[in-house]
Amino acid sequence: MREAAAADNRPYHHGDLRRALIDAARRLLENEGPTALSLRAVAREAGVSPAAPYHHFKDKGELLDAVAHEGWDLLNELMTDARAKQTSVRDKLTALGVAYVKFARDNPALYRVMYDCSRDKENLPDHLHADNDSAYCQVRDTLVEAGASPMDETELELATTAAWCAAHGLAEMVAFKQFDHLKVTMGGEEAFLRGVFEHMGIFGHARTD
Amino acid sequence: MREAAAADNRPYHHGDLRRALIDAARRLLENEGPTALSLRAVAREAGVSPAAPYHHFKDKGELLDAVAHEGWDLLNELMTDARAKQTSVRDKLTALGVAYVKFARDNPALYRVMYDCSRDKENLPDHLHADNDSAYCQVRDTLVEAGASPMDETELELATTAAWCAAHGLAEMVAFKQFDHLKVTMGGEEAFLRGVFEHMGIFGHARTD
DNA sequence: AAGATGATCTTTACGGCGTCCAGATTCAGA
DNA sequence: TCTGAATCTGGACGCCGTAAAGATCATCTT
Repeated sequence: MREAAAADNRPYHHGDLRRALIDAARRLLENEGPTALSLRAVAREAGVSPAAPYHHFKDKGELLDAVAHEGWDLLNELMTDARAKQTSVRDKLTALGVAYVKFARDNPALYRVMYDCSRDKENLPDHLHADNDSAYCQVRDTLVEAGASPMDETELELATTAAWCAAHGLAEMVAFKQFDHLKVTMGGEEAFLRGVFEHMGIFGHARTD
Repeated sequence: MREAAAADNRPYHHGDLRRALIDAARRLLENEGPTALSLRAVAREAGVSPAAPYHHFKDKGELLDAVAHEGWDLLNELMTDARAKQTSVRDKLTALGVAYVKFARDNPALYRVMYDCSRDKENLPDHLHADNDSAYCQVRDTLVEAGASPMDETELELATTAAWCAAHGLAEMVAFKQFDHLKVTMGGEEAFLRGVFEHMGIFGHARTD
């Protein structure tokens, strides 16, 4: 009875404002774009005063951190699913890459927040390397699975980094530019993405040749 | 005598405010970071009123466009030099990639402005494809030079896109995260960059195998 | 040479932003 | 039931981007 929040008459305090604020932020991000994502607008969307969020987040950045975290969680799920649907290692790698890029294409503003949040910090968020089902770890583990040549730790990290960078570069381009002509010429987005990844020789090639 | 602007007594109007504003913006970007880059701060830095810039730029975005354009020019020069220093095609490609990433590392805020400016627009700036010495065209032409297999137009564009994305992804990571441990383990930044590019199989491999 | 014209710059103002602070409201535990 | 802590509101401050109106100055016309 505490979630869904009754909704007819405004409750005593709010119920779960923290949750409501994150949702409001994601809604604004989707519908109005990143420039519309002000702390005041989020409060407005959630139906509270402009200062209310400060009882749940230290500042605007901390709200965005929370939004970004949910973005990573969503991405991890999508990549887990994509990987699970494939049997061969090569297909797994391709599927991971394609899923990553498609996530960025479908959620460009969210994708940007995910990286902007860690921009000021010294590194990407910890959970990327800590959680077993994180996007990073999935790529790394699949590369281990591929393991044509027995990689040492450094080589593995290097390969994962390379794959990550390649996917990130393509994701940014696809999310914010159109390669419509190329997509059309190549017979659809899927073919285009696979084509680029093949040239990159890392998703779907995995240095097995 | 019109540049350097006399400097002792403030001139009648200003001399060349447009130039001064762009320089002030780049100075702020370097010294104070991207968050400090407000139109008012730029005007302050240039010693004029907050509304003065509006006689030279339609809005803040147009100033940033000008800053971004100079960023692309600088990048083009660096890549031209890097390419000219090499003889073999393979070395040229590697040098192009390394120069690109190092530019982003040395000018992270500027690099970001270059992409942010075109983020709202439908495509990357026109001069990237129009100017012969643009970064894009240099990569493309070097790939043509490599031309082991005779590429058709689509294949060439795909290969250039792949290389571009790969470099961009690595550039963003290097510009805003540290791979210090990897750099150290691999014996320096240069080796690290080459290592990643080799895994990407596009700069320095060029599908010649 | 004198005056008009238009470009450039300043002043002032408006609304929106992130954030802080003082008070009001409500919850939870003694 | 009383008290203290958590939550929310209203108002304020200084910043931002931008617009409009007035001042200043270069240049062009006559």
